[in-house]
Amino acid sequence: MRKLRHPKQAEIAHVAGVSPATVSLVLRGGTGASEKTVNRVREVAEQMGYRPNALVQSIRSGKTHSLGVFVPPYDSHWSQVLEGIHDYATSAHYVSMLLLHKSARERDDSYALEQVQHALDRRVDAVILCPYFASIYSEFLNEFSRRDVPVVTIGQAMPEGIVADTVLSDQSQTAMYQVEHLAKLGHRSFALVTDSQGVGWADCRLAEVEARLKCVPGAIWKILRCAHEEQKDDAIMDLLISPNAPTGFIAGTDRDAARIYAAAYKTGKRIPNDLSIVSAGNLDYLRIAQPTLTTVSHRSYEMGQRAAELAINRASGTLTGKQRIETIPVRFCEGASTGQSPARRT
Amino acid sequence: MRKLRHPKQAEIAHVAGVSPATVSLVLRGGTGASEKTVNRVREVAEQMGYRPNALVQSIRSGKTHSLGVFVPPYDSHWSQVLEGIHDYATSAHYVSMLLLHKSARERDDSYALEQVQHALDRRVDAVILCPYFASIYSEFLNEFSRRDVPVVTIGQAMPEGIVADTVLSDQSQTAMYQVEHLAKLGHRSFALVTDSQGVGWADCRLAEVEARLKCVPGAIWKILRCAHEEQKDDAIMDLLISPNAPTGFIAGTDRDAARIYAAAYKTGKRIPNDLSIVSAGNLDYLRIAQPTLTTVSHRSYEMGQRAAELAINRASGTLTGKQRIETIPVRFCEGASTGQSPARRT
DNA sequence: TTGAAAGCGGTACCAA
DNA sequence: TTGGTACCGCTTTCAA
Repeated sequence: MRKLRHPKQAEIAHVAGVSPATVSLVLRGGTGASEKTVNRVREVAEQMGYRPNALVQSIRSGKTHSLGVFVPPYDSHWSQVLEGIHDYATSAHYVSMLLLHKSARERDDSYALEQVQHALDRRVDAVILCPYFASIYSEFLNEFSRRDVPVVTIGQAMPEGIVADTVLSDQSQTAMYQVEHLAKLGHRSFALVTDSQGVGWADCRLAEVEARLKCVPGAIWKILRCAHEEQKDDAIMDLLISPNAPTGFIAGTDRDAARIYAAAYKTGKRIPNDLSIVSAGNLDYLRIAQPTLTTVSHRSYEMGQRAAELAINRASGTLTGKQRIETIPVRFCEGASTGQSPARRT
Repeated sequence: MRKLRHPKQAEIAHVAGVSPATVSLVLRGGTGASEKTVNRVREVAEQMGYRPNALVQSIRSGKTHSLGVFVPPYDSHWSQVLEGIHDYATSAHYVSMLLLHKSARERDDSYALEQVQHALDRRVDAVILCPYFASIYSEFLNEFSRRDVPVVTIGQAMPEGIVADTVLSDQSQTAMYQVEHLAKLGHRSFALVTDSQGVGWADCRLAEVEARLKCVPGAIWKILRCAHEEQKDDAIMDLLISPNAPTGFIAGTDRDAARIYAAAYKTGKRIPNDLSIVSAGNLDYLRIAQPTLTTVSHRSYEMGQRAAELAINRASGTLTGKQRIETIPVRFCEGASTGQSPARRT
């Protein structure tokens, strides 16, 4: 009676003594069948453990109700983005989600292309891309637009040719929080630790931070941006032990903040007595850092949700017209890593 | 010429002036077509941007080459497991992967059932489950076995009825490293901070740790396991400030270690001068904790890889027979959170 | 070497 | 109220 891995409608029809067409009708909740037939079919289907075959539905409808998600497994920020995407997708009932993420490795074109083709071959209704993927592999993105597969990017507005909706964290607001907080505490000598050039959001934020700093009377600052991560640690150390070391550290990411913590620990500098750190991000690092980190938090989960919403609305045709760029506000989280400027205290 | 979202073989056949059957033959790399035809078809397919429809292939072959992965988005451990699964799956070329993960929320049966049905409806070839899902929702797992969908669990051996391959971290080895390291440093008074009862691996590890402690002459220990996470913080505090506080803290997870760090910071106790902490896990917390955490690391990535391998081998029939339980060795990572017992130093 | 036709698991329209 | 049948996009005999 239940030898079949996945019972099919034909089997149910056979057992219930009706035609396949009727089974299809009933199982789809269609109207027109006699109550008796409905009950009979439902019952048989139930006990045979029938489950609709989404593949077949998709092949006919042309909709797979799935999203191709290109997101790195890096850190808690992306985990939360992923969670937001997944939760929205699930709730929209409109999709389940297909995950194709790229490891945080070195660039690998053939691997990336393979991932893109996986998404294409499985006919995802839309794709969501992280900044890294969107910028490094932008050449592959034509494959999507060429087939009218909607593209949504997170944290990276796309250049010229490529049409994609985008969800961004508010960099301007982030810079505002960072600079104002430190300025209010009396800091005037700053260090900006950020990512290497060419990363969209990093460039954008740096510009915003500098713009804000220019409005702080007497402010001076140094920029620390290294191509290689290892160099960063040394650069931070050097800065910390230099005479007239900056007291206000503005980190591009919590990851950078962690570097500064480590350097401070090594050089015996105290946070926030000798230096203050304000960061930006949303890593669960926060939970263990001592003193707790003052940071400007992305709303990662919300960004994921919003991205999924855009993707699904594009896919379903609910949303049409020119590309959208949505900015998600950030949240200031005061910790204990920031304090009065030593200069002011004296 | 390329108005079609996803060109189909029939279109190619039309453009190339051959029959659909021939196109299918050529595109599948089949033999028997004239070189001229092959070139012609390939060329047309290429420039029309043809991509095979995996849905159709799957519906016919009965294989979707996809894995249903039920993993929480929690922390870096699971991120790495996910990465391992994904990388192996990709390399096996045999699958792409479908992600259905459960949020770290409260139990929600209807949500879980929905996820299970998603996996079923999309006909995943096998599923991989995290301990939480496997134990809390074990009732749904029949749905998989009933349909001969192979199940692989990570970190949680399944009870009686349910047949599933399992990948485990070596709890015995973990306990050994933890206890021996502290014992060697002279500690005799321990605190075991662990998860609430009923979690498979936690129970197992606790038992192993106690067994080891019994072999340490003069060792005494207290067990801290609270139903609610919040209570844990208080319990740790109480313990820390009590007279004759333990000096050797054994944390069940890095998360617990973080609690101990925080409590130590608050009470002014110094690590490792006043107390030593050895943990188990693999969270990237490690990177920022000061002093660096001594921990026993899971090989999360490898566990994910192995799980995917088991799942795929079961799905493809490469692996048959009774369930496997694989134990992955752990790695001892010495940090600066452990030092000589104060008792010994005096 | 190429093509016609049946079929995979369903859906949907139309006739019975 | 039901059942027949063509069709979704592609594969796979089996003939031509």
